[in-house]
Amino acid sequence: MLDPKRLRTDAAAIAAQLARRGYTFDLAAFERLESRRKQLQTETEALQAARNKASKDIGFAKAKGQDARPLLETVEQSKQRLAENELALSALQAEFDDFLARVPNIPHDSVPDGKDEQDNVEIRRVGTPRQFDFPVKDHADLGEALGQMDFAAAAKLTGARFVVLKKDLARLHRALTQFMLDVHTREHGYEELYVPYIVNAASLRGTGQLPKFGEDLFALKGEDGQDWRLIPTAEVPVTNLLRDEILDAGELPKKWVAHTPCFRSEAGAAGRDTRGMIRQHQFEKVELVQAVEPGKSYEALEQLTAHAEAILKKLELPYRVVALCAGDMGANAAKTYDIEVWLPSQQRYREISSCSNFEDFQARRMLARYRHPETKKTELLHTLNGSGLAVGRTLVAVLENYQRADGGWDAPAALKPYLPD
RNA sequence: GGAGAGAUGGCCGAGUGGACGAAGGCGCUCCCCUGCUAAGGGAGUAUAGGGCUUUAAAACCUUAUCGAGGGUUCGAAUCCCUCUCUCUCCGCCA
Repeated sequence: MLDPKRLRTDAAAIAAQLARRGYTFDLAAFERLESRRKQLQTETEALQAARNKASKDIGFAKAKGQDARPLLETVEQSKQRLAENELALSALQAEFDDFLARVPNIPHDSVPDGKDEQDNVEIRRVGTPRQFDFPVKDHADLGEALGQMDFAAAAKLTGARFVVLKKDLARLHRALTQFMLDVHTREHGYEELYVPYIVNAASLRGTGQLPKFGEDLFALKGEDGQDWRLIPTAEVPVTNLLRDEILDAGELPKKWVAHTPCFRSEAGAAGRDTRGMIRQHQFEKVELVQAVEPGKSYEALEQLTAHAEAILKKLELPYRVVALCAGDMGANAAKTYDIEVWLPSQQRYREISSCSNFEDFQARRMLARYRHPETKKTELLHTLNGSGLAVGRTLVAVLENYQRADGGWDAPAALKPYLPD
């Protein structure tokens, strides 16, 4: 959520910045809402103040044994109008909140211009794709030939976009998870968390999956009126730990890592990546989340991205880092780096991590604050997150990049301790 | 699943219709005193909005918030209803 105060004083400039992501800020609608809000709120609060004053006076009068009847009558008269005002105001506020909740974040100045994927800017390339002296197979062919990756079985159990892994591939999946968690906790200073995989609507609003992206989520058929969803990413339960909290400056930066499954309905992705494990309804991810002081979030974004990259470096998988252009970024992000791993079967780099700085956009919505040590005032935190990494896609990358002519695969050296013979 | 108790500020805890954003204590901050990390004295100490002013803030005025939502009332932390969560006992269980 953007700062309503800034929006009021600087709407035109903000609209211009939002235009960079192809978003048209409805200035007229905003100003109409805002002027009605101001008028209605001022009026309502004046009525409330008058009522509160009168009620106190009634109390005084009664305590002194005076006749409170005249006061009662005057209060009675404005009662109806106050009730109408309050009703109108809360309706307007709801409208205003909904409007505001749909406005995306302002792209940082360093974010490249552009309207889609084509305009993203490659920042660096690490590692060299291996030259194969035999025809490469993709991970699905390799896995199925080994009898350890079974899409048909998963389709029987559930449906499309699920997988059953067996034997060494199931173990590789587990080993990758363990490896990632160990690196981030031991070498990068993250605190490991175990969190719920089901969250309520308030949490989804906090991180911005609602109201806009509800169709991507799996909803649970709960009891009466309960609105529970499966998490699409650990970002939701982890970042929401900060909701309605005021941290001490000494607790910062907060650095959390959590391994969770992620559930996405992939609405609108029909026909895309239907083959293999690239795009599933259920996948696992090791997620990095940070909460930092406002002045330090861009430094933190570089670090967090480097932490995710470290996994690929250790696994010796070729990758590149891409700065998303304004038009390709998610609505909550002020700046995003995608990390893309080389997939020999596709002869291209594919996203394996997405690292974003949300600045105070999420923090404002969820009231995630810290106390400034000098001013003693509360200030909004900056939040960041990134995959470190998507486990399923990492497995795909290992399988494809380390494949042998005989259809088997070699384990990356860094993984050997996790895959004893 | 059954029975009962409860939810108040950073923490403990008082408050069953009016001067309560909330006693008291602890903690914390600042000041004073004190010749030595102890003790004492004083002051301050919730959050989020809005108005006004402003470069911005502070100050000032004001609204809302005592688990959440609704209701009764001129007035609700206090009364009523619904929900959520916590605790105790019983049952069941990975």
